[in-house]
Formats: sequence, C-alpha cells, structure tokens
Amino acid sequence: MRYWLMKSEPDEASIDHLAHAPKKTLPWTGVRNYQARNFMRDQMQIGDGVLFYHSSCPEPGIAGIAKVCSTAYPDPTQFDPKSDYYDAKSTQETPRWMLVDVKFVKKTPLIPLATLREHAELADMQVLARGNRLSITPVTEAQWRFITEHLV
DNA sequence: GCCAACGTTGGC
DNA sequence: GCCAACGTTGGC
Repeated sequence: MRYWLMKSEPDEASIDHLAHAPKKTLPWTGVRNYQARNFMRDQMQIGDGVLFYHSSCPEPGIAGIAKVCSTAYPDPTQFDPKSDYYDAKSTQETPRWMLVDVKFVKKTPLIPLATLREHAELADMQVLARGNRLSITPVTEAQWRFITEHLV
C-alpha cells in the first residue's frame, strides 16, 4: 500500500469529473513522462491512496481523495492519431505509455498549495520541491496521515 | 504573459 | 556520450 499525489488540470479532468464519471473511475490518460509512467507501471497497486491535485488553474491545490483501482495497462490515446497524446513511435506490440484507473473516494475543501507549504510536517513533500514538474509523486504514509487527518 | 526549472532531441 | 537548443510545466 502506497500513497501518491497526482496532478490534473481541472479543465481536463477535475475531482468533479471523477465524481460523476461512470463507476466514478477515470483512466489516467496523457502521462508522457517516463518517471511518472514508471510509478504507474512498476509501483502502483490497487487500493493505493491518491491525493487528487488541481494544477495550472486559478487555485492550485489538493481537491480530493481517490484511489488506484486497476493495475497498469497501455494508454489507448497513444495509438489514436487524432488524440493530443498520440505517439507515432508507440505500437500495440510495444506500447510506450501505461496508465492506471483511478476511483473517486471523496471531494475535500481545497487545500491550496500555500497551505501545504505552511506545515513543517509536509516540508519534504516532493510536490513542494523547488522546480518540481513531475505530475505523479510519491507521498509518505506520515504525509498522507497528516493531510487526511488534519487538513481535510 | 513571464520565467525558472527541467526533460527531450539531435548533431557531432 | 556530450551538450546546446528547444519544448513543456506550472506557479505567480
């Protein structure tokens, strides 16, 4: 059992989209970074906790809780020439990009980035590191507990 | 829109 | 394998 923070642009896929999706699940499409892919492919397991983070928006921050609800499988958008996420170098036989499905758990009052930065307990969170751009980052159990017990 | 930080690409 | 150029991310 691990914990993760996953960034999504709310215009693309917000916590509300997840809450209203069929079965309350969405495939985490569009990751095109090897480190983030490797987390999904190699480390995520069904049941892992997810902090659902809204990025590139007026109020960036944690907007809800979700959980991993599938093992990794090829991201179908890499094969679709009409998709923004199409990758001409990827083939069905040797897919380059993998994803997991994520299931809604609950929406939370938005925890802004600035609030996360205020807490010494969270100072080592990878998402808060200077220059961090990774869309999926590991969260420690201590960080997870602090956020879910004190900030939500 | 700016810009720091970082990843990727491709020539050599 | 190096590294400059370029593209992207994402907060502000």
